[in-house]
Amino acid sequence: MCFEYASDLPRVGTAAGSAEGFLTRPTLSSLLHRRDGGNALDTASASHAEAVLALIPPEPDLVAEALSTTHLPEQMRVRREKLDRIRAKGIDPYPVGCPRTHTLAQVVAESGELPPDTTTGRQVSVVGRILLKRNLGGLGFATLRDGSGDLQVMVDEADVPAETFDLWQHDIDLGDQIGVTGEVITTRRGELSVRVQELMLTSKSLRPLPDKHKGLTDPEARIRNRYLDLIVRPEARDIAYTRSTVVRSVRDSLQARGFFEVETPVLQLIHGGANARPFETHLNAYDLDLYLRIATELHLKRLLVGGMEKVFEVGRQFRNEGVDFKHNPEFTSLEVYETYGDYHTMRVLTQEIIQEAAIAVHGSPVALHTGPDGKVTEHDLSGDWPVKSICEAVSEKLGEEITPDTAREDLLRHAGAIGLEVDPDVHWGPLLEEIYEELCESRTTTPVFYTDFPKENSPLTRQHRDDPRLAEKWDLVIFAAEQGTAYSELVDPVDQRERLVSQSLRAAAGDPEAMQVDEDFLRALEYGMPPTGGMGLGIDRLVMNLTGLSIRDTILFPLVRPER
RNA sequence: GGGCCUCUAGCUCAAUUGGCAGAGCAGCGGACUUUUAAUCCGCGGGUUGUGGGUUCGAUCCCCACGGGGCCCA
Repeated sequence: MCFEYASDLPRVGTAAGSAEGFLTRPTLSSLLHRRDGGNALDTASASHAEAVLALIPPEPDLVAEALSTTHLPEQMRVRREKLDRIRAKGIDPYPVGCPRTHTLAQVVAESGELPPDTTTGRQVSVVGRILLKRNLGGLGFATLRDGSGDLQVMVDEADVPAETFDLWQHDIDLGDQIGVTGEVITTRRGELSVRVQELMLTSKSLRPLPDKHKGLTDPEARIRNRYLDLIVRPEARDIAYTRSTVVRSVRDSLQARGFFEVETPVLQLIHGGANARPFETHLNAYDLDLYLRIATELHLKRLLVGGMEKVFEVGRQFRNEGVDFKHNPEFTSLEVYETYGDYHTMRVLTQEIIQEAAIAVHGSPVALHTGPDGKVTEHDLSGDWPVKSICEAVSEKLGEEITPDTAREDLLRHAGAIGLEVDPDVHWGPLLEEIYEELCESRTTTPVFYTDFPKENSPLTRQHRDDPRLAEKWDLVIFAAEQGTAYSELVDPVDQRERLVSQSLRAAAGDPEAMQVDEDFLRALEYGMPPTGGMGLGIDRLVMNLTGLSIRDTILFPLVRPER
């Protein structure tokens, strides 16, 4: 229960008690008939009660207040008045439907190139929103937009009943949804148009559209009013469709290779599958605290134990961490598992999935990237992408050989030399990863697979077949950011238990990102999980990397702080 | 978390040194039968993000808070 001031507390309490049915409001008659041992004062008389009642202001009609237009900006008041006027004429401003034979793009496509002043004799019924309106006496033009594109309609006073023309001139505004039936023609200037014979208002807009040339420029306004952004900025729709294309392509790529899409729980008892801070929630029915998932990994692995050999999930993950232009608290990931695969097979698969998504979006395997100067550049994604172990990659950048045998103290010296401020007690593995992030990840543009990370930081990864200090893991880096990661999965249940317990000790010591011991998951592993390759890939980041857009553009409704 | 910038009409933006808060689009009324951001004439529209302070006077200067953006960590 929320209340603004402590002084509100009695009122809040009374209201709550009343709402819950604990308090009943005394009625007038119950008050009048309350005789306390005949000691009622004169003021209990009916006439006095009436006089008192008359002083109490009537309860405001909340519904009427909500519908009142007096507080609205002028342009909204005008439109509400038009709405009343339209209804008074017997026209329903929100009819149940409207005939439609063509989308606007279909009309354009079917018409082809026509010379000016053509009459085609083709009748169409189209619908759309009015974006621009130009009236010239008895002749009016409007630019209509539907989901497929734009088309001009022309209303000639001579072609329509007087009431229709009056409606068109005075009651139909920019932003209104209309439907028209008429002949496809071209104007004297050669513009393809529908010459209106019948006109129908299909949904009255009660708010004005943004500036018809500039639309919304404020990035915040675009996000908070995404529907407006979508109406006035075709590019905003293109982005939404592009994202859809990427997701469909990813699914198609996997399904074509025999993978099955599955869905696993978002609400989880145990926090695991990745190192990230989770959201916490509560199930009332069992009085149970739950987490929103941060990864799908542990449930998908249960499916592998169960014998489902090639599975993937595209789904929303939730991480209770920073929010900025690269991070949204909820994001979409892909996780893929293939039994008897390993991190090499996952690497080939990942490269193909991304190349196919790029082709689906751009027609060729390229990625777009927006530089700090705002310039968009195209980058080739074709062929096999470089594969480098992180020791090799770091060695190259340092000009000095680094191997798993390199002493921690030497790494510390290198870290200092490149200006990294690190905890002097940091372990070898995390230290190497920090140097790698600084020197390699942040300087990578076109895709590189960095492989063979220190084992320490990868509690769900099989140790390297050639070196027990390393893990069979790669990170795919594109434009200085991690696009995906994959492992030869750890299937040894005893080793896995050891690593999860040590994770849980970190959690107990206060690390909010460390995993908990998932007994049910370990039990599944103890039945024997086949050797498996697994991969995770950020869908939002993939859309960003292919299009050069920010995360706030690629997610339709990124989280924004509430306004006040 | 730190620094810088920003918030003015429905939208996009102005406002000189602190001196009557303006324009374009949108809106309303009018003219106009081939426009393309139509054009022309006229009219209305403001809690300058919120709260304080300085001042005769604050959109402007100062402080705090809130939203957003950019850079850094």
